[in-house]
Amino acid sequence: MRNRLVTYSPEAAFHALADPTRRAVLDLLRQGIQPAGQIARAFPVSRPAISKHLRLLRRAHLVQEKREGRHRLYQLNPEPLKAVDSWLQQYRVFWQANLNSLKAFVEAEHARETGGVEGERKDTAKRSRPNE
Amino acid sequence: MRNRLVTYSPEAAFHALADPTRRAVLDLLRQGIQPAGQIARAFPVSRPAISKHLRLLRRAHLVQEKREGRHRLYQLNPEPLKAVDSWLQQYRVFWQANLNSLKAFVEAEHARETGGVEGERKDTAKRSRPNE
DNA sequence: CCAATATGTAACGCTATGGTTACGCATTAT
DNA sequence: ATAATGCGTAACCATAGCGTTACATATTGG
Repeated sequence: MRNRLVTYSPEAAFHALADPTRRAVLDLLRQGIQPAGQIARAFPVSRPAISKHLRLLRRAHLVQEKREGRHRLYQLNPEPLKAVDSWLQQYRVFWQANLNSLKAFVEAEHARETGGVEGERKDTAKRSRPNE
Repeated sequence: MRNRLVTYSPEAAFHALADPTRRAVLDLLRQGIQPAGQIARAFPVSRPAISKHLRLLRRAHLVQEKREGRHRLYQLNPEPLKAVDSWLQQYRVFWQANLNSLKAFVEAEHARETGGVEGERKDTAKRSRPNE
């Protein structure tokens, strides 16, 4: 049952990607298959810590383990990321709309302010509180 | 510095998206701007719980709050998702390559297992342990 | 067979999370 | 004014996470 075309739910993937170290591990694996120890050495945390991240990534099917001698080689498996991608898909239309409407807005703003500086206000305007 | 074309780091977004309720809130907001209470009523958890999720989403800039009378209207802001999208971008090539190289890899694997060459046994191989 | 190497797991400890209830504060309705 | 409505925050709780230090297990080298 190798390449079964399973469709992963985004749940596990989103959860796995929440940790920056895990994302970095995946980024590292984009360079190619690597043994656990080598992966661990690339990070400032202990090996067991990486081992646990790898376990989680394994369970999320984001990496695949292959044993070779006393080594455990880890390979990236991008499949689950497709689920993330398709979740995101529903939002692309929004930031595209944004590029338009926002662009229009910005241009209008600019026109309005031509002489002015723009620096500030307008929108966010209100509060002194940053975001919150 | 209003609509500064800031580029959000994926950090906050990935963190915010890790929770299924928060993703659902965003999904809900795709339908349009809504007051906090109405959002809360769409979920099985208490209103304060949603209030906290909204605060987090706000800080991640994934939603924008607008006060109107005694209501707090929430609007989706897809911008930070672009950071997620571009992180993902680096992986797209993999799941495309996958259709090819992975297939090759899998086939090679299969061949290796059937013909069973190579001295090592791998055997033990594939484990009885499901994924783990 | 024994030491060294490569890893995963168990047991802890501390902080972060997500949920709950109680409460405080505007805004709107009577 | 007073009550009702809409929300956010504080204070708590229980659990999930992530890191650390032993420790157990499998593989390779002498």
